Amino acid sequence: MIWVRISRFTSHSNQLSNEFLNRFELTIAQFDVLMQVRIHQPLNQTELAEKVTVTQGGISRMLARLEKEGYIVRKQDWKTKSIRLTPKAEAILERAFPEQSAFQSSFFDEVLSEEEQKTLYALMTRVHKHSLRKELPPE
Amino acid sequence: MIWVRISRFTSHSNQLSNEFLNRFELTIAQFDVLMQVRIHQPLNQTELAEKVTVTQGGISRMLARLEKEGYIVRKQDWKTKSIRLTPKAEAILERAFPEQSAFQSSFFDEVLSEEEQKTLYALMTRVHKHSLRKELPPE
DNA sequence: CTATTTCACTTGATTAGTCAATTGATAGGG
DNA sequence: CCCTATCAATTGACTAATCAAGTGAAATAG
Repeated sequence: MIWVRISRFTSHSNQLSNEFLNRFELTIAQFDVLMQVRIHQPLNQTELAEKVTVTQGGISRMLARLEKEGYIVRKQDWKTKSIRLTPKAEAILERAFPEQSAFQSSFFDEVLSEEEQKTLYALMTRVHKHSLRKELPPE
Repeated sequence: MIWVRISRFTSHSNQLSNEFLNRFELTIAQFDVLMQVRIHQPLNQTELAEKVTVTQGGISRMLARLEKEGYIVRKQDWKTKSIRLTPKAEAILERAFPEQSAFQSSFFDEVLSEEEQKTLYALMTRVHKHSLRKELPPE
């Protein structure tokens, strides 16, 4: 019951974020990846995949698209590929980041008090961390 | 910050649910659709699309797959198509539903008290309902 | 009674992801 | 010096979704 609520909310708010990011010609998945690169660059694909919770294969395809669009460059660096933003992506993120941040927070601060937001964050953190340790039940 | 937590949790728990439902040869998306059909059958595609928060096109493809696998039947019924479960799907859901329910709840009740779960549900409900009314900010 | 609108559904092109098999390069062991 | 294990990344086959254009049937207007 909680689970369904959370997942319907996530799917709906992803749709809204996609619509919103449209004005920067980005999708939410691309924005997410670019932000992680911005924070941690230079980094390799394996590290990035972990940060955005996607498989190696998934990140490989995503980066191929982002490279084709000129948002990132991949340089074979010893045995891994090191990823960096292009100036084009830096410029877009500089405008998009504060706006997308504000949009995301508005989902919560338009309807919950500061106190309630803290509670929600704390509860979700516990649930999330627990899920990372979780094993599948036996057959 | 809250938003990222929630969406990372959703993506991780979806992955676990997919792994879990593997034993019934279902994905989480298929399970979700089949459950909505089970609860509301017979219904048409537009109604179903709304219930699972997917577009018309999305539900059309999903049902095509489910029909090919023999889980549902679509009967042209006047101008709409009415959807029903096959006995095969009924049988699978009878086993899968309680197990998947328990698995989903375990994400929360292994780590939160009854009281905390109520709080989380109430907060998420408010946030979700608010998001449904939400408009995009002006450009 | 045809002509247009409307509604339900489908489909082509694209994004985003999974898994599993494969490629490519480096590091060591024999 | 070659052979193999290992690690990073890619790729083929697939599921799942979106948007926008297209189809087909029924409803309504002229």
